[in-house]
Amino acid sequence: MPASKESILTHLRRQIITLELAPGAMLDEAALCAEFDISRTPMREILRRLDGEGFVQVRENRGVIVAPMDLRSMRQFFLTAPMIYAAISRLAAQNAQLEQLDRLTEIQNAFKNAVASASVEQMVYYNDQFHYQIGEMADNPYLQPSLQRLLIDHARIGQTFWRADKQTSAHTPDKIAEACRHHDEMIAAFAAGDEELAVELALQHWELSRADIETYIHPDPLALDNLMTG
Amino acid sequence: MPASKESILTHLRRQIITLELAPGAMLDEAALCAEFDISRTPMREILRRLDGEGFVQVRENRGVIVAPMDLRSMRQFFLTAPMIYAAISRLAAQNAQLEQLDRLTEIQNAFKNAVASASVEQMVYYNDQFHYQIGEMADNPYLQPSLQRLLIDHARIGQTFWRADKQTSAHTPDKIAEACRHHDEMIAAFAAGDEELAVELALQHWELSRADIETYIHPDPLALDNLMTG
DNA sequence: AAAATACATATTGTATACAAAGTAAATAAC
DNA sequence: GTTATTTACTTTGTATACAATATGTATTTT
Repeated sequence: MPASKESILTHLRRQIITLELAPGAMLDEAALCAEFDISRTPMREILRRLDGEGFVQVRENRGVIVAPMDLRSMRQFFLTAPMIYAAISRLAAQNAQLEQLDRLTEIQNAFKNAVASASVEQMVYYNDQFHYQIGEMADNPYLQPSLQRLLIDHARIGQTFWRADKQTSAHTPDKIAEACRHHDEMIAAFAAGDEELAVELALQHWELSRADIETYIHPDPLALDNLMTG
Repeated sequence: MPASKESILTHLRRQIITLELAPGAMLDEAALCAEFDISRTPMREILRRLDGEGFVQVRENRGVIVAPMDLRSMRQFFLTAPMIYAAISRLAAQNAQLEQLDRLTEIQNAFKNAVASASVEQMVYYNDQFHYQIGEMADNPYLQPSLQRLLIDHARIGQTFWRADKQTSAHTPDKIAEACRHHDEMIAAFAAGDEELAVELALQHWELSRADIETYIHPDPLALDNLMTG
């Protein structure tokens, strides 16, 4: 039985977000067709759709690759993310529908389960879903595509945040708890329609993530003098 | 001889931007294939690409329509445009390459020709191209998709700005001249790398357009009392 | 006469065969 | 031995036939 197009899209998006498919990796059309038991035509449509969403790049006559992550765009990422996150958060507070808030709570529960079971992949996935849903609530067709692209790279760049890695983040559990608390407070702010609080929380949440990424990219320098004198 | 995919994309984008294809209009796949002398497979890829860019909507099993313009998203348009335009303008001033500035000047010349020959369609098209090129200069993969969507609707909503229509805009020629001057000043600001000026100009330019659209949507009320007493 | 169902038709989605372009390997030239 | 050029092969793009889904019309039922 062939997989549905929607399920294939979801599957590939998840694989890219969680780095199961590495940035820049080549996607073999034929292999994917075999894997999901569909023919080339619909698979090509799926890949082009993923291109439109920013997950992959389709290069004329030269195959499809997972969207690469170059350092040049990294700078733009840090410039852009807080602006868009704040704007989306404000709009979500303005426009949130009860039904959408229920869905957000659902996702947050799934996220908490992921934290409880220490599954990094699930944390990455449900955190992404959480912020994607906030985008849905903001209901702004002009900002949504930018948010989506930011979330793709945020999930990939921020991967280390969720990993309890001795070298880089001994204090990770604390941070995850704090991020989780932010989520809860955000839900409350949206429900209350408190725009200013929603923006404030979005920026705090961003700062938590930003600081972690920065430590990873630019760690404390080694104690060279010890090496020299030792 | 079949048309190239790229030329078909450009053609359809232009038709949608200039309202030659009305918002919500159904696109007949077979008719388009015949018109451009290509088969359904590549035409479907073109339509899905246009969907990804926000020009059309592909509805599962129910055909393709030109992206509709509903009043609900109009509000979001007015909220979002100044923020994105300002941000893009700042980044363009930061990152503009000489080659890109030359291209921008070229487009501006084409725009001036359109103004001189009073061709509304060409004004709409080259004005759109002008702002699209600023997006290229900003070189921010996260903001570009939002800018593109804003530009699509801005071109369509702002159509009246370029039309010298007695009823709504007796002073249109002045405004067009002012918009044109803004463009020139923007080019200078980008070339000089003057971020603050670039932002300032972007906001002025937006305000000019915004005020015009508003007058059109919400014109001066009729002098009812005259009618009553006359 | 109005509503509902069933059928016919048109349109959209998928599979597959063929064409074109790119890639890599082997041979030829320098 | 290195670089060019040719050739085989792999991958991507396009055309077309077929399947599935939706739409509109006619017929039946109430």
